[in-house]
Amino acid sequence: MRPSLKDIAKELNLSKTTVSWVLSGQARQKGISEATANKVIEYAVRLNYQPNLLARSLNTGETKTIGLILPSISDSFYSEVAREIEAAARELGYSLMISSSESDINREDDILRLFESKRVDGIIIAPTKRSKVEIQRLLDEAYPLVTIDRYFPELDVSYVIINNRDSSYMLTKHLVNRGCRKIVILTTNPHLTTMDQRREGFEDALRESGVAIDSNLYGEVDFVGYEKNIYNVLDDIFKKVQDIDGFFFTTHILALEAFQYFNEKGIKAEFEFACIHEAPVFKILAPRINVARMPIEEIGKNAVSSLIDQIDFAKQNSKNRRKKYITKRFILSCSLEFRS
Amino acid sequence: MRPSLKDIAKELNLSKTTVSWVLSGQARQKGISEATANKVIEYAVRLNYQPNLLARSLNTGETKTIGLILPSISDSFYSEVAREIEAAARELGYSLMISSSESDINREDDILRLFESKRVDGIIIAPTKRSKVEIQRLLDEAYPLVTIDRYFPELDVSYVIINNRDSSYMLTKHLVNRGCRKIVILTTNPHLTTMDQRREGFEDALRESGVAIDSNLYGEVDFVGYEKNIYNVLDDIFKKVQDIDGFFFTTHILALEAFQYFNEKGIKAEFEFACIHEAPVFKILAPRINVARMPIEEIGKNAVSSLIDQIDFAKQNSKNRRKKYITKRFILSCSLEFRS
DNA sequence: ATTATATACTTAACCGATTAAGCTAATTTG
DNA sequence: CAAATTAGCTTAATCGGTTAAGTATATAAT
Repeated sequence: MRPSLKDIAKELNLSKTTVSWVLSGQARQKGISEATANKVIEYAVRLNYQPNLLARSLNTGETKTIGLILPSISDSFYSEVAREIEAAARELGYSLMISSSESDINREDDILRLFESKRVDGIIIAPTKRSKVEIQRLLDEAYPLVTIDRYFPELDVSYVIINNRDSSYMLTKHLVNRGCRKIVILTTNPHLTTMDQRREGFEDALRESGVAIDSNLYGEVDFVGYEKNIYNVLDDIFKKVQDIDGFFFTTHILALEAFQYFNEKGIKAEFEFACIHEAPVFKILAPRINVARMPIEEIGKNAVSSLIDQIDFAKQNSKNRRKKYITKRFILSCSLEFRS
Repeated sequence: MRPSLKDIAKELNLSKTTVSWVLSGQARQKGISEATANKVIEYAVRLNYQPNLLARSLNTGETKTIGLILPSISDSFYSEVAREIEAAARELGYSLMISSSESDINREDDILRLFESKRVDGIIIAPTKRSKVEIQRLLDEAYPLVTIDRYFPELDVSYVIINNRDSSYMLTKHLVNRGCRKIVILTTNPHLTTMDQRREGFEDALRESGVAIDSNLYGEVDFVGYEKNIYNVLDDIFKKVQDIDGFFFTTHILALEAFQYFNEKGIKAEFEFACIHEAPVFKILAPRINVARMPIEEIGKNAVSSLIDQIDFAKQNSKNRRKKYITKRFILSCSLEFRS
């Protein structure tokens, strides 16, 4: 059997308390003699003692674990975010439980409950549409929570998002300055406000530049099964509108799919491109595409530090139920790269 | 405060045992009256009671959690594997703790110890080079463990890998049949046996076809910082060898980087391509590339079921230290797609 | 010599579940 | 009618740590 504190204590004729103090580095502070401390450490090493963190957590009320819920782990954007979150969390002594909601509200709710039951110290979530049921409950319980990439305007939750409107606005302005008058804009299914904001920035820029907003140039692609859907959407747009001169992709996936479409249909026209977020292959596929580069590392770091801020607050005020945490909202800037 | 079993028991003038039995669905079996059971359930729902899984795990000895260690979460191959593993694990009632070793042996060892301390029920790992220290310890402790993508030929561990040699062999044969005589082969830093096997299959095919093996055509790219390294490697090869007619990429990243290199250097020659694993953009960048498609879903499913098989075995034989688990080795076939 | 202060520990409760064993009152059996 | 069974619970130990409060011995201060 795996050795426990008790085993060490028994063998050395000491109390569990003494052993616990030594192994948690409080020997000096608690006035344990160096001789005893050494004996304990030596024996623990010899046994390869590893504390049962479940037991510790049960007692201390903290698991040093963060729950992360993403719509899809394999999506390149989210997997990069996951990577940054994991790195930032580890830096601060936290592990990651990760789960993918597949944009399914019920699944998301299940995961939230499960994570809560597992007593993760806090949850970072890129939420799915408009569930809010469990989210609201967690908020009521003052459970540490941060949303990323998307947020709920009507809920008092901390979040980390990017400046969707402004980035879109500036990319679009650039396209217009480059002479575009008929810019196709593609979005995925509206993800809360994210896609709305991006479209808003796009339209603001057009309006301000006196370019007509043509709803025929707007295409909404189903996020699930987008691989096929985008073909119909683009077919449709090309049928309805002539002399298209630019494309605004509200996310990298749409750009990649569109490039594939162009390739397959043999469309060689020289469009101006702009895209929110970037994929490495853009360099080859469309070297002159203008992008708003997502500050992925910052998203991860801010999400983690914001969450841990809440966790620490909750720890401090575990008795004091009166005080309410002041939520933090991070709206990070994308770095724009104009290449055309 | 969050309600516990005790709170429910106290309120309803019952014992914790009764409440526990009811809430774990054993009411009937343990002979609890329906009236009592209903009272308990009703009150539990009203309080939104959520069992503390830490406490349960401490008692039962199982956390229903699997630890997953990958060299990099953001790499598209590993993130897809992670996705499949998560899905398969959830299907069977397990959650995922995930951590990225960044191909750093010490980090890997740290994570292994941490996961063990957190008492995950088992670990799936794509191991880094040749650490084995902690791995060996886990094996000695009969800790459920499965390696994926890579394996240790000299250790008795269950693993899930692909048929690296055969896939390479057949891809290479195809290139030779298409007339290639000077095929460049690129590998990343040797990852245990994986890259060796792929190179072996490549060379076997050449030998068998009477094509000379020219070490000048072999390039090894540093996995860390490969973005720059590959340029030097390719420059070198192109300098040393004329009339190259084919490329064998031992992993998709190398192909993507090479395409970028060609693009930047303006190399337009019509090479034959083959690659282990595939990226979606291949369709555009090199529609005629021949690939061995990784059975990612199968890798995930087999890794999880193989691990849970071990977990169940360990549960059964927790007293019976004599019996040893018979390790399972999965060598999955890639589906080959010849497009040239 | 007496009290105060350190030193170096130990005792026992607790975190929140699970579970083997035991108990009581009602009902059935012989 | 006594004995055995059953229904419907309860008691208390346990998992493996943490931690407040207590104790015994040695040393220092008054």
